[in-house]
Amino acid sequence: MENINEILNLDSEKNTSRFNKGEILQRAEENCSKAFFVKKGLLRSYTIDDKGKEHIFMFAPEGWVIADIESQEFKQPAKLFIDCIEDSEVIILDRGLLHKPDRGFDQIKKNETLLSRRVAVLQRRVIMLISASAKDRYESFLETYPKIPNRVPQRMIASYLGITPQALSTIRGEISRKK
Amino acid sequence: MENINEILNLDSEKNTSRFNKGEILQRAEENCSKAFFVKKGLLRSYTIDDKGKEHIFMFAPEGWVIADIESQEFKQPAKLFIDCIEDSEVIILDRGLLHKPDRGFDQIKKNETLLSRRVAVLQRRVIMLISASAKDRYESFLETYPKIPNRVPQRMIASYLGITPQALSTIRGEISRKK
DNA sequence: TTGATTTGTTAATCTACATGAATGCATAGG
DNA sequence: CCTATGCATTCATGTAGATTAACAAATCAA
Repeated sequence: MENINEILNLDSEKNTSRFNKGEILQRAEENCSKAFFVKKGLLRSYTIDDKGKEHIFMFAPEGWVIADIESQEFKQPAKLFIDCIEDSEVIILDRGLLHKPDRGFDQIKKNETLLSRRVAVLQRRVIMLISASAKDRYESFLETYPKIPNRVPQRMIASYLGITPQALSTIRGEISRKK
Repeated sequence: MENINEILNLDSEKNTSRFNKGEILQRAEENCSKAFFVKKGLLRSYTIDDKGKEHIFMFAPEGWVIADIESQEFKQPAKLFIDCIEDSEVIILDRGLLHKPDRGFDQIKKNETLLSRRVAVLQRRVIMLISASAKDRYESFLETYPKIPNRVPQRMIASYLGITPQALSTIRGEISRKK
């Protein structure tokens, strides 16, 4: 999505916020969870389990929207943290903004498409998680998001795949040895 | 969702089809993948991997819509099979029907809500898959869908959780022994 | 620059879950 | 009715990936 105005009426310049690498835009347990449109940079969302381990739910590069949809939909306190992997420019979309009554027909339709696509991506991810080995999931990740690996550390990719950094390192070793 | 007319204009009675337990409504590799609204009964969607093993993506009881959204969105041949776990009454929604231009404002909005909720559910599932043990995933499944276990065989729940029937049987043994 | 912290890699060990096989039960079909 | 097929359970064994630890390279802070 090149232009945020396709789904929202707003002054893009005026609403843009800047954040530095490492800054946290949303913490778990916060209520009133927001959505973030990424104009520039790279964000991620993740949970932290009881053992203090991070699990990355998604990466959001330029043009993506990132949010804790579960907590929004079920009106629960957020379960996801959201922070910056790179210095980023972001439009903060609060609930009011997202469901403004003056949204046009086309904007709602555009949002419908966006949501469908998100469902499609998640469907694929779930199927990979229940049916494929760590190695297959990694290779599929590289195909689907070829630009992400250059921008994020291995350990985050491992976290996204649901394995440890060590396991990913071993897998990468095997792959490169084979070629 | 009690009433399909909330998202679609159509004569519900006229469009209802009946299927028996075990009947397959959609096969992988078919293109022109459809969506199915379940009026009565229980459907499931699943993939079959290279080793011939089934992996259940979702169950759809009364009031749910089930489809291969990935293949619809990316216009690829279906990856999911859809069949009946019980005798069922179903409204078949083809692509034309779902995106009819005469959909009203409210209907699109309703569909938007439906999609958001689906994203929320999938978000939760992904997080469980990358961060929780099989036992935790099973217990979370029981809480989230307390009525499903009475209607489907254990092996299908195992498949949904991404584990083998044997592993699920062991987990169930442990749980009941503890109480 | 220097020391300190983070990152990726490798290796040894451990464990959750898979695989394969045997058994008892239920259900379905002839 | 009997037999066949599918389902759940249990057990023995195998394995993918977790854990722990050690080390080198890169990055960061002072």
